[in-house]
Amino acid sequence: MTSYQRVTGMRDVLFDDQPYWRYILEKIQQTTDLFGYRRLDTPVLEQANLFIRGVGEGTDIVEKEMYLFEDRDGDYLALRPEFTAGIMRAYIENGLHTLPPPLRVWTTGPLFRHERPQAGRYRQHSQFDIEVIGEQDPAVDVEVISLAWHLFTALGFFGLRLYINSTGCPQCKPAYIQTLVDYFTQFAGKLPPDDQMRLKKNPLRILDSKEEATQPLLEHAPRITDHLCKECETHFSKLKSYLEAIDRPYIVDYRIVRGLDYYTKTVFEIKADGLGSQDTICGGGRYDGLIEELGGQPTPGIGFGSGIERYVIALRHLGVMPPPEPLPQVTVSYLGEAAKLVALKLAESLREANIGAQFTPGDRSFKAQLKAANRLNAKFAIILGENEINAGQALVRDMANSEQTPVDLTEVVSWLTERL
RNA sequence: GUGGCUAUGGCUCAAUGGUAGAGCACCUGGUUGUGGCCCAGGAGGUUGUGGGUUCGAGCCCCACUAGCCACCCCA
Repeated sequence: MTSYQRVTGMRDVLFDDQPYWRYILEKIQQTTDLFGYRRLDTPVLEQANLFIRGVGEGTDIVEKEMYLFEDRDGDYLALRPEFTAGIMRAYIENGLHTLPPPLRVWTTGPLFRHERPQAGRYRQHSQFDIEVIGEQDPAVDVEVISLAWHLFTALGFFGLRLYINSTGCPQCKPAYIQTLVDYFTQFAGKLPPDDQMRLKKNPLRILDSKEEATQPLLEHAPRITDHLCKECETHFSKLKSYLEAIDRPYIVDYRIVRGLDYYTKTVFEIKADGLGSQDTICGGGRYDGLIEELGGQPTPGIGFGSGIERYVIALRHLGVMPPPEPLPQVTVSYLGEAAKLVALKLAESLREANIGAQFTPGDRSFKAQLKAANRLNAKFAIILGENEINAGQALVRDMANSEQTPVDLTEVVSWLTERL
């Protein structure tokens, strides 16, 4: 065995996966262009306090999942576990509030969370992320969901489900949590240990519980949608009517409780098949208090993160094939040192003419070199031996029908251009 | 952080406690300079690591590490 191996939860993206990544990135670009979102990239490293403050001290991400370290200057840094806090930092730091609102941005790149890996979950993963900053109209909530849906449709997804909920706001959420605690406290004896913990630590999580004993209790548990304040109630009902206006089917799921502290009002998830138990490919919501929390002016915002590794898994499951990678259609083979020099030069000329060409190195037999052409699935193999060099020609072999045509060296580029 | 399963050539996997194998991939030959199919040959392993039991361990036991799956939680 090799002495070095991947760090736990990290993956190599090998050739079979790359066509998916290329395809996905291309569709992301097209979709964000279509909706008028602009790319904004932030560093992988931020001050750890940004996330502690932004994501929330009690969250799992901050409490037990962040990659933290002190750098050589003694600064306390974190590998970003999510995008939103960094983008809000960039928004504030670069004075982006001076741009005409709402600001629509997207980004992509690696995120890091020290979790236990499993299907569809890695310690380094990539997300496609969208943020709309500076607008509280539920119409942008719908726009963001629509953008996600558009992308998934363009990628060839089917069978996706959209779940929405409202998580309230600082006006109504605390009272609801109290109602919930009161409700479950009367059944505290019936709750499994995990849910007793949740009741104390994070009561909203009970809604999400998969414990069997808890399920019957959940049916009559108070729902946040019955306890929203006027403003949140209006926002949620408009969200639903706007979704209906664009014919986007949704499921109201009062159990959606997102794990980050900053969410207010709208939260949503999109789920796909084929992913095992980690089946959410897109999750997000509104964070109207976050920018102020991070030191900016009170500014509403909404966004989502969407796991690209999960796209690849789910697309495979659905049988969606990405376009194959474009490979060189020509190989250049030679026999003998004199021919090698000519071959090197010819391969160079072909590429200069924008014809994909691969030199077959190693002074191997023509047999081996043509084998390489075959493996590459090349359309043409150019053969340069002593005879060809003496005649100032190249032998161009059509790999499909094995026909070989002598072509003057000076004509090879134009000959191929006509036929590719 | 918890639990279950797993770990043998590059990959996928065999091997009643008794000489580590196959398929695929790779290289060479079968053609003085010609791919795919076929045939022949070759290279590639201290069986994840460290201990233990045994005359003898890939196989049994323990620990560690890693992977997979699930919980927690999330994308």
